[in-house]
Amino acid sequence: MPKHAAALNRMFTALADPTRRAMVERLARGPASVSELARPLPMSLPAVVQHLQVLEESGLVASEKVGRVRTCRIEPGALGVAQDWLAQQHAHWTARFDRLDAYLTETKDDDDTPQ
Amino acid sequence: MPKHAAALNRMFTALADPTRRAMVERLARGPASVSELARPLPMSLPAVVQHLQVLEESGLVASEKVGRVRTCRIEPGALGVAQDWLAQQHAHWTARFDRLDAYLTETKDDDDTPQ
DNA sequence: CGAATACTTAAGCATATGCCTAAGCATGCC
DNA sequence: GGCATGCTTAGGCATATGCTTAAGTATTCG
Repeated sequence: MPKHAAALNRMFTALADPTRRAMVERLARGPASVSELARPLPMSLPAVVQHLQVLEESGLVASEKVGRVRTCRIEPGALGVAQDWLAQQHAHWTARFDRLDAYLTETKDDDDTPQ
Repeated sequence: MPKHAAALNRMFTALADPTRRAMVERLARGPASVSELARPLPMSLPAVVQHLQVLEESGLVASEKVGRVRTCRIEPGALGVAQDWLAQQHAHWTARFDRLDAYLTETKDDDDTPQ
């Protein structure tokens, strides 16, 4: 429903894969080249590059090629999109419980257990 | 790397689909039956039930059947798993920038450029 | 009882995803 | 130049995902 649904799709899809989360965790600690990123991962380099593409399309990661080495880094603002959505849902059901609580408080001394 | 990698997989996979996010958004505003959940969605009821299964396996949603109607509700704590992971990554690259900043501050009045 | 309601189960299908191997480019170094 | 390094491209394949229709099974109600 929000117009950035596509952005959320790409974001959560990117984070849904453990390999890609490992890459994000690695990059959260500092930039890395593609082969540095690939080194600990139990798969071929092309596979890693494909994951990297997903991460870049999600906006979570950016990269720049200098000479023959591509250096990747976290894109700081991007995580916020996901965090905002989660926080908003949290806020909504919190608000709901507040209303429920208010309702119960309002009606509680009138009678006994609201069965 | 964290031992709850599987939980994160299921969580982010569940949230990666716009239909499932719509269902979560609906449930964040209060419980609903399966057909209530399905009503606004442009697909068959079995398809909705499949999405619901994914949401249940992720722990985001719980449901209980009474008579012939299954009532679904948000599982409050679950979102926290995703939020925690995001917050942790955020913390890590923030910490990194702090260290970088400290390093630059520490070396700035001394003399030359590092290296 | 019999029909409507509310799911459930099963099977199938089209497309997407995650991986691989094998070649292909550039770039940097001797 | 010639060769290693670092990534890229291309093709293919196995499995997973998102949906469908059709045919169940339980409840509830007149």
